[in-house]
Amino acid sequence: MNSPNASDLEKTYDAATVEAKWSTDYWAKFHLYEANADGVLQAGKKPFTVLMPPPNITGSLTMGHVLNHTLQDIFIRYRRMTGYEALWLPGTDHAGIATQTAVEKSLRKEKLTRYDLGREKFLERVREWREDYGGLIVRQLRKLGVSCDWRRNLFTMDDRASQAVTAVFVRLYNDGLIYRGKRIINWCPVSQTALSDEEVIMKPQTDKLYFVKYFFADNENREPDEPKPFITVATVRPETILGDVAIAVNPNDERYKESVGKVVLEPLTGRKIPVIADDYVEIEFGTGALKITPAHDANDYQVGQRHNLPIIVAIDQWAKVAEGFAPYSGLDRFDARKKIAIDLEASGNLEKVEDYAHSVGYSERADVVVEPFLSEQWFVDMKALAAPALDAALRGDVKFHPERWLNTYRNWLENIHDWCISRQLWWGHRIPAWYDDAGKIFVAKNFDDAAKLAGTTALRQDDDVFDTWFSSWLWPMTTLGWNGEDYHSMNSEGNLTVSENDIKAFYPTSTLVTGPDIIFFWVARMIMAGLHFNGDVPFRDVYFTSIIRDSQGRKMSKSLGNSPDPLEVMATYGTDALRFTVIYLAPLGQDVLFATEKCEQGRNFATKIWNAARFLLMNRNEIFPELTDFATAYTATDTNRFLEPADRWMLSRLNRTLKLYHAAHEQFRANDLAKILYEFIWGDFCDWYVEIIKTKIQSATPPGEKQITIIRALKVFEASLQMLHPIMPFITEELWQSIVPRKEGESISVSRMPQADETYINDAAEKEFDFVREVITKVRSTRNELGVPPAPIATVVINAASDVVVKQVEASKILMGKISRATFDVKTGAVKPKLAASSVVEGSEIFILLEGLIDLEKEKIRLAKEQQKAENYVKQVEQKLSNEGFALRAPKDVLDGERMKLETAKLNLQKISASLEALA
RNA sequence: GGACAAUUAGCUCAGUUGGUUAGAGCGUUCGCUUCACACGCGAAAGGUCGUAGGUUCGACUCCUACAUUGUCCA
Repeated sequence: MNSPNASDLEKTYDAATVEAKWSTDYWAKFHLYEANADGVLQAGKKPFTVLMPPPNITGSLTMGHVLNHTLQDIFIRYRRMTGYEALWLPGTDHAGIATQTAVEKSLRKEKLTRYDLGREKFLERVREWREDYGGLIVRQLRKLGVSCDWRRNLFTMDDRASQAVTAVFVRLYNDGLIYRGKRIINWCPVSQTALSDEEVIMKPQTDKLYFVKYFFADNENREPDEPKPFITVATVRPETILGDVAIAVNPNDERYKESVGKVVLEPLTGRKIPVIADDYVEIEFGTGALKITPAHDANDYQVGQRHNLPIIVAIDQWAKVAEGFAPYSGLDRFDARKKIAIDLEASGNLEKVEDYAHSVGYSERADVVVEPFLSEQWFVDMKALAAPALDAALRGDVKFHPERWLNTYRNWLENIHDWCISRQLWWGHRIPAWYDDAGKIFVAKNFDDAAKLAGTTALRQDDDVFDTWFSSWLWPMTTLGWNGEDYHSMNSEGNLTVSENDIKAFYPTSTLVTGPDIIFFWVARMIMAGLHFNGDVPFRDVYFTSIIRDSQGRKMSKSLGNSPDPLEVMATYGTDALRFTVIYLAPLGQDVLFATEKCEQGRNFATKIWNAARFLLMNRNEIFPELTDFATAYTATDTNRFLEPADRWMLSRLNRTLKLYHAAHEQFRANDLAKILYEFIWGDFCDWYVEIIKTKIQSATPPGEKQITIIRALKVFEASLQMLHPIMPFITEELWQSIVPRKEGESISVSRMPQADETYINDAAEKEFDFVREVITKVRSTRNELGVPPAPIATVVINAASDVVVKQVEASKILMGKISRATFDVKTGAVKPKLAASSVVEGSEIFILLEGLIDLEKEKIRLAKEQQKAENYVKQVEQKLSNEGFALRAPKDVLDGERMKLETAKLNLQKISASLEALA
């Protein structure tokens, strides 16, 4: 492989070039992301499987996708690098309503409707449309760098997935878990289809509450001026009065005791309807009397069934007043409402109108008020499926991250309703049910089987298709080769052969990454299906992502224009920068406020890493003029030779970081990964270690030490790149390829992730070097605060608190001098020179001499401030220690710690005060 | 009405079993074109951790109530 030397590296990182070079296509060329059952079943590798939530074919990449897929990619790349057989299963979803709506919209431009084309031609158009636009999101995902096994790409309408849907329906029907029935369902008058409860979005709004008088029928016999008794009913939907069949009151309601059994007049057409008593009516609610409209309210329907009431359909499927209700027939429901209110007022039936705040159901896709509508639909009886799904989650067979979503899941399953799965659409899996002339139902996998069952071929297939989620809930199994009966596996050519290997090797899958908004739609139903059809949950962990909002906290939406196009962001800042930034901003389970400019952080980080690499490679080339010499040395050299305090510190920090890094992965703390690596790479490696090795490389050193120094630094850097690779795959691949020459097809993405080596984690070494760093910082900040120009070399005398300190400073003296532009002279009992600025670190005094540059007045002010700080701190610790209870009850190590703190703090204060006095 | 979450520096957020002089990024201020990097380097200022109680020797952290904001369910 080409191995750029330092001169090839531009001064700033050019993401576009690198991303094109190490694209998904390159990785695919060497089959790096393909996983096979053999790896698990034969080679004994542990499986790790991620199931991609199939994006909708009508969609294009959003920031939500970026977060979701970056997380999946992080998880899968990490496992791939830590020795798992890592399988990421991709696919797309046919999205019934959304796709049909999109195609109908494009037809409208040709002044056509789907009815003009007919079912077959229309479906042809949908397939063409999918050819043209359906692949967009997949191409965009590839740009993001996702490492899926694309051989296994599945579309929910592919044969295997379709067969599974049919088989599952037949099986559930034969098991008595699916039935067809006349029910009040949620009807979308725009999409002209039934919806499930989950597809209805409740929105709070204020409507009018109309108080309508229903006069008693026997009033006709009264004198004209005699007041006529009536019952008042409150309703927000006066247009449904046309469908009223009764007035219901609670049997225990004293106010209406006399009225039950009497007859009232429906106020618009004068139909006679009974007053009935039913427990369902709440006495306290409204007027305590309820109009009963069985065709237009689910609860009223139940009441109607109980009392054998007729059903009058007043609103049709277009949400218009039905035929036979002149003068209202044909009016839209909301226009009818207005007209009816006026007419009720005129006829003296309207008592009053009040504002009424409530929630109204809207259809998810079309965003119109859903109409409760009486029709024949197919339902899944969910109770039997829900119980095991709930148990599994409560037992911990599936774990949610964050855990609190378990409440939401539980609440839904404990109050489960039957699932309406039929949709009056054309695009989708057609329901495999046939009817004979008598209307008898025959459910079978195909027409021939149905005909056999029926004993006739005079059958008509159900016109409807399934809810898209009725195929999505099988996704964990269909992606692994299930067609509803047999299992298939991927052979070496990427084709399917009959074999249960894939499902054996990779089911249950490992981690599902998805949004909490589809817990009901998808997550819960997949768990049900997995348990019912495959005897185990479909995944072990579910990671619920954050919701991406704009910088003002608003949801991103096309109409607000506040959702940035991720591809533009990638073009501007780089894909790695976007990935890093999104992960850095997204703590587990918390919403993310995103603004495009925030990607500067990711871009700057990429450039920083890039420049660190430039530095390292420049020096590598200088120290090893022949790359082959370097390559040999890089693998053969023992980098534990010539270890100085700074190196021990670095190696300890590296291994500590590795430990934190792996722990963060185990705990699904992706956000921490970004923070840990940012801090280590920028804060420790670039800010300190690179500066340190400069001094070594530039100084005269024992033979071989320069070589070891650069190799050691490159090894630390390589480990950093490997840790970072799951988050930033492109830049890490490019630089990893540059460190040493790699073979064709080698990739960081399949390199072995370093593990923490505990023997390098060394508290003492870190503490020792922290002292050195603190001294350097103190020298810098003192100079800064005194306004001393940075150029002159200062002389620093350290009055060491102990011989140990003398040794420690001596060991790092050269680098301290280079980094802080000073020369260091350290001993115990050093006295403060005249005209020096002074400071204290851990009880050791630091005197900074800058002939003629120290302003004594400034120094006095600065020292006074330091003194104040030190005093406050001493007081604080003293107070803690003087608390009797503390001494009595605090653990010994805490107590000792506080005593040590006080001792040092007092020493520091004493020395600062002495210096200040000396100036006075 | 019920459930859950959030409230820490000007802004966005870390703070993992209670003991750190409460941290980071952006922004602000000061100094620096130092031979990897101005998409940078060095330094500084900035917080009574939403409010009120409680538990504890000790609370940003645990408990209770309240307030504000958001999400889901009814």
